[in-house]
Amino acid sequence: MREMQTTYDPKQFEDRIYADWQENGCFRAEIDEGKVPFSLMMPPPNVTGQLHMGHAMDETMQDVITRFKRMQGYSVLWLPGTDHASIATEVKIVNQLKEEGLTKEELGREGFLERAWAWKNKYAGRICDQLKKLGSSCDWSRLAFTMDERCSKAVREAFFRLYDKGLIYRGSRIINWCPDCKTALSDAEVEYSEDAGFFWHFKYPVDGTDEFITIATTRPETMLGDTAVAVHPGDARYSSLVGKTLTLPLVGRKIPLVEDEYVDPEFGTGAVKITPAHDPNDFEVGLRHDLPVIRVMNDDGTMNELAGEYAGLDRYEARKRIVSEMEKLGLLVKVEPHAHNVGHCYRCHSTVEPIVSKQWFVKMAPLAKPAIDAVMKNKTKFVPDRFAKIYYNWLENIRDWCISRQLWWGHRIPVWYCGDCGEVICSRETPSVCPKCGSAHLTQDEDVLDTWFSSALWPFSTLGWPDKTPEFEYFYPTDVLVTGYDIIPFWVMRMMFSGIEQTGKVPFHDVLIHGLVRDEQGRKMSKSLGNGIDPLEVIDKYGADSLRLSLLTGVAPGNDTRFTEAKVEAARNFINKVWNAARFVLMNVKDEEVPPLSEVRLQPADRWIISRLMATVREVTVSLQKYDLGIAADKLSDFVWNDFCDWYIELSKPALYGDDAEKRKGALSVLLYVLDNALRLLHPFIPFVTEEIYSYLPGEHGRIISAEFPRYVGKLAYKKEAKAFEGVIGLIKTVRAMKVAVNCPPSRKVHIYLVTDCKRLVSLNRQSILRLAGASAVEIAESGAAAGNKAVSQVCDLGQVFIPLGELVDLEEEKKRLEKELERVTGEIARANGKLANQGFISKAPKKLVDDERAKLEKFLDMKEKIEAQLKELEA
RNA sequence: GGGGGCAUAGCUCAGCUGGUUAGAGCGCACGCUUCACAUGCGUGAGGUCACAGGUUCGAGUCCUGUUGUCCCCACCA
Repeated sequence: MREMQTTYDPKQFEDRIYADWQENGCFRAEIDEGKVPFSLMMPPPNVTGQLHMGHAMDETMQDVITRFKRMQGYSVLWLPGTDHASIATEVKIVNQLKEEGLTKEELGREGFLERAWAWKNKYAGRICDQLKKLGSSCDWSRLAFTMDERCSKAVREAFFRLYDKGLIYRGSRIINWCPDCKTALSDAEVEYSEDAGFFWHFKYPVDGTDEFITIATTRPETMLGDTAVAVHPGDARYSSLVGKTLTLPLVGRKIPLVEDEYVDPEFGTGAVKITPAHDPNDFEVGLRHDLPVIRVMNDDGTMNELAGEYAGLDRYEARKRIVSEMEKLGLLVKVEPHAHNVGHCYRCHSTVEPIVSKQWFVKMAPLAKPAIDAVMKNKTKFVPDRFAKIYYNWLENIRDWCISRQLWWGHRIPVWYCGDCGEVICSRETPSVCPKCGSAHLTQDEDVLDTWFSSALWPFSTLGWPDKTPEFEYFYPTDVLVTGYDIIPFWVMRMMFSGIEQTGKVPFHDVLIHGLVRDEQGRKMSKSLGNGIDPLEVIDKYGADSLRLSLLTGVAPGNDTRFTEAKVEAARNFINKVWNAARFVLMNVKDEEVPPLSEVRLQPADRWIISRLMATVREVTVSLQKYDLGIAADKLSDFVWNDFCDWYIELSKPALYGDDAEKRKGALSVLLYVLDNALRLLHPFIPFVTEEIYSYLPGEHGRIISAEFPRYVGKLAYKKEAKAFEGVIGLIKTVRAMKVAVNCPPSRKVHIYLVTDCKRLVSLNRQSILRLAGASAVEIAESGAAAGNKAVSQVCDLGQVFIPLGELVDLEEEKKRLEKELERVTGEIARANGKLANQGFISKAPKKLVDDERAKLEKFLDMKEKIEAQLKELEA
């Protein structure tokens, strides 16, 4: 038999074991009609960089679920993949080019895409390597990428269908424009932050009078595009001027003064400049009053030719000049500091400009409704369910989705324009001639789709949809989606309505939402703060198992968690404990033939640990089914460390080292049985070390990854026996505490006198009691008198313990201890009495609770009596 | 303005559908070279479960309000 190394060293085996799993197809999902399918899709990490701690947690949770279900006998598909991350990747590559002194225009579309694919290949590979380091047991044979052939086909199909139904349209509307990325953004891609700015008050002259109207703006440069000034209807201050014309300063354009409900008369001057081309609200006002839309800014944030003499200037430079020009003209009334929310590009953080622009949109109202209903009707459930509210909140207030992006890296919009007749052609296949006029002068739309358009199809595009592939039929809809609450609006929601619309089914039944991994001080981990911790470095230092466990313990679904090295250390210590417990068992087994559990005569302690094991099997299974991974890990660690290591292993030593061969075999059998089960329970959480230890277990067996998850066996529950045995544990704890209380050194063995009804239990466990309690003898006595007239005593569940007072015993300490105990017991009696005196409790509470309370009261009354007697004894 | 989270031991957090004496890890105190493990073992100290009401026989748990704190959305130009 091979021997385990004395120290737990994950570096010795983690990579080796992963390679072995992979080579032997342990992750492969088979279409097996004899099994129940279980599937989940990995949220595809962006190919922009590497995995961070948030990914590590997300992947670990998925892997735990995957391994658990696989061991339970499901045919599990965990499908891995990466996302092309259109805008984010393009930004990275543009930056890379910049460093080389290049622009994407110089490179051209094709050249740029070549670079992009090279980038993708490099980073997707790196991400996969990281996933492997973590132990992710996903099916690599089905690795997907949002821009691979399968997914691209699905994108075209989905676009075509939506277009065909009239749910995709092209129109000029106000969108969020990033002047640095030079693309449109969806509403969800804009981040708002409170920035310090100014409020400039300008006077616009009213034609035919000497009067002025004062407006206030935070973006003076947009005044060049003003096509009206609006006031609230019936605002007395301006009623005489309504219908009059104003002259827009600097430009000289004649613009009307209109009335519109949108204006808040309480705010500012009650008069608002209206710039339909550069503000979403103004755009709406413009529509109502049929105002011209004059766009004065270029795509790169400079002013355009309609800005007159300001053309070509950067937006901020133009702002400066306009303000100073207005001041020169005496039209600047005042400047106030003004903090306001400014939108920023979620990728490059530049200030976005609301700009009117011709873009493609998805009509959301008809899609949102069924997506809301599906969750209402529980076809898809959020865990925890409070996130359903956030989901509803989004969908109920949703606006049409801008899906076109002025980028190159992504799915090109499958629309062609005929150069001759102007026909717009949307098609699954690339058309060669115009279906209307037969012209071959077709040009494809230059834009690409929002990255999330393809991500939205992920649960089925990866399975070959729209084709009815066997895997689509077998694995779709998926069972669970695991992701963070921060991308509910970006992704979860869009998968929901896309899945329902395209396949007629919800894409997943459960959505397990987790929180963010924060740093030690509770701050978000971010590049700008430099407080991010690289999961790989942690793995390098502590091993993947420790990292995984640390990311799961003490974490509740949906809640943020803090990452601390101390947690990783705690996890490492636990794994080390497991390692050593296994080593202990195996070093005792050596090459001995150990009988199976069924052939062994079980001792009380054996039944107790098996009972505890069964309770743990049940708790862990239930918790995992409810996705309470943190609780499952907690229960397991409690069982392994406290019950198995601290108690059972110690309890087994007398049998192991004694000369009763049958007892020794029995103990070995139980140790192996419990170890084997514990390893299998632990495997989803700490896959590497459990696989490694498993390989040392005697007998013929395969890998633990393919082993069966332990099942609850009713006849091994031994509830009564286990409860009785708790008395022995209580006795040992009592004796230990008594010794400490009277300053008796642990090494000094004491003679115990025990008044008890459980004589058989005591005699069966005599050796364990002696060993664990540090006693020289356990003597069953009729009364405390046997211990002599001066003895310390304590009541426990098994009876009353007496230890004769030796010279080492501190009498005062003992009195103090007894008095404290008396106080506690008196308190308990008062509490129980109070409860039992309550008629309501007696009549309405379940009978069992009332009985329990009575029993408790009796026990405490008995204890009180004995403590008082003991105190009297010591006084004497 | 709308929505949501959190508030439990010195620290980080668990506590499911209300029911034993409210738990864990870390930290702290005291004591241990006990032949798997000092990444360890034993014993202990430490909590009016934010505050005020309410429902109930019974509330950390349910309801209402208050305070503090964090997040998301909307946005007054």
